[in-house]
Amino acid sequence: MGRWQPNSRGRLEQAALELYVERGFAQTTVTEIARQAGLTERTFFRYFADKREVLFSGSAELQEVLIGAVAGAPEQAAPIDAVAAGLDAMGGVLRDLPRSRRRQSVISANPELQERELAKLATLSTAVADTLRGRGVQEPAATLAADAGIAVFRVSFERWIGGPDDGELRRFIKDSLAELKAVTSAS
Amino acid sequence: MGRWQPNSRGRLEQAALELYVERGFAQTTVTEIARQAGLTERTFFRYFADKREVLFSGSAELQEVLIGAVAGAPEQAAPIDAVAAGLDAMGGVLRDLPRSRRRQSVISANPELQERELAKLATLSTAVADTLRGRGVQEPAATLAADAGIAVFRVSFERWIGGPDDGELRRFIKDSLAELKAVTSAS
DNA sequence: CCGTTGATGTCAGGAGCTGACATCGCTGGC
DNA sequence: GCCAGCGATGTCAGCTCCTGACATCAACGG
Repeated sequence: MGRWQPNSRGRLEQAALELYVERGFAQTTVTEIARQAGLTERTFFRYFADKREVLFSGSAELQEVLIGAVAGAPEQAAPIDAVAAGLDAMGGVLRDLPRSRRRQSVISANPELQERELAKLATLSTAVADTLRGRGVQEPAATLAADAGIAVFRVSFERWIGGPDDGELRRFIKDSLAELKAVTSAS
Repeated sequence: MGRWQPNSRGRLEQAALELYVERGFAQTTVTEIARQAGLTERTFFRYFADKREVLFSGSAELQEVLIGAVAGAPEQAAPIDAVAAGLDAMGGVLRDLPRSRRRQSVISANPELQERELAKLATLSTAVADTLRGRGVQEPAATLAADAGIAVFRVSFERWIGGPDDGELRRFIKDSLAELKAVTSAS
């Protein structure tokens, strides 16, 4: 056994989510989170850039899955279809509906956290646009297709969270994508 | 003459923009801004919720113009065309290219400000979606059309900022919207 | 066996932000 | 004209977020 308990980062994440759910984001201090994880405030800030970031550690992995699928789409696939492949892959990763619901309830209750979530989604969008350009898609088509794709994800995620307990995110994504195409092709 | 100089809010906004441009957002303290405006830090926080908000006071007005035009679009217009009308109206309001460039240079240099900007754009998107629903558009079409519209605005604004000194935002919006339709109707 | 490394702790301090209360010209009723 | 209340601002204390500098000490490698 080492000098310290293992997995400090994970303990901090769990402690933070528990306390945020229990008493709210604003009413929880970083000192309390660290204390609950058996660490100090200073160590918290060595793992996370700020008090919000602790809720978004999974976004890096999600991004890898997303752009991996976009990059791996058939070479002749249209931009929007490559994006669709990426979204579908994300839908395959996000399977823990109860956890997503708890996390989202915390975020929905706090504007600062909503800002950070928007920033994360924007990062995803930028990464997708970069990947599309790597496939030869020109601007501004790459950015527009990426942004539209992220919009589809947001809508789908929300419907998944608010849907039945046995709902599958991938299905909502499929439906919303069809809606997007219908909407933008109008007129 | 009153007990105090008039237009405290405006003086704070101007002082903040000047200092942010001059020495950067992070290197400017609220106390310095207030001092430059002939006020105290406490008064700054009476006018603005936080240090970032002082750069976004115009967004409320912009939102009114946007949703006013969306609501005023011909009754039989498709959702995406109502959104297009709103974007065009915004393009008519944003005419001061040099000022937009200075402001945007500050925002681009600071992640915290980019987060706030994303939040403001998200607010616009939500307002547009609400207005579309008021026109009888169902979900998720309303949200998707609104999000796609905001994506078009972002792309257009960026191209306007980076374009020639005599560029007109409205023209970039027109072009980007056409691109969006082309991209999403593919496959 | 010892020097280095790396995760953590300790401490001091600046800056953002808030609540409570004070100040004092201005305004309206009398 | 006088006075009471209002409202914009100031003053002050204090919490929390976040950072830099330095200390600690088990584990690891030579």
